[in-house]
Amino acid sequence: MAKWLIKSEPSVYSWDQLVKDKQTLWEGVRNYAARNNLRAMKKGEEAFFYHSNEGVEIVGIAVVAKEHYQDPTTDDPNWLVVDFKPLRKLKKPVSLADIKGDKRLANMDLVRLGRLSVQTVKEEEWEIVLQMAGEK
DNA sequence: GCCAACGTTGGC
DNA sequence: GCCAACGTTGGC
Repeated sequence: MAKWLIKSEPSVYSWDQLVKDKQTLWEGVRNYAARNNLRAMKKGEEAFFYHSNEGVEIVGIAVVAKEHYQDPTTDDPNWLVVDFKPLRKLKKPVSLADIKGDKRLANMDLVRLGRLSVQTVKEEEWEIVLQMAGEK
């Protein structure tokens, strides 16, 4: 099962908001690489929820609740959305500085392709981040 | 608020 | 189809 990472600015859509909403559609992706990742997501797969700009850390884990469908905010068939629901908050958030400080994570998309808003996470990277969060 | 990185656009 | 210019993202 693939692992993912999704980013959001807390001032636009925060983890707490997702918890409050129970479920949300991940809209507004206007980048082909990010779009391709959204399209590859399967129901039940897990994604790190990352706060950009403020916090700059992974705060929780979200689950794909509904696979991709046409973005209702545009008629352009190029763009699609995925529904997410919150799974759980990490015991301890993992900051970008923490990730950059670990040599094993130097190749993570978060470090290499900082601007990409929807990323894939390798299985071993997922495990390392969970350990850093005090989850294992 | 600055600036680096990167994606997209558009002229040729 | 190349590449310079421009816009946007996001860390610091």
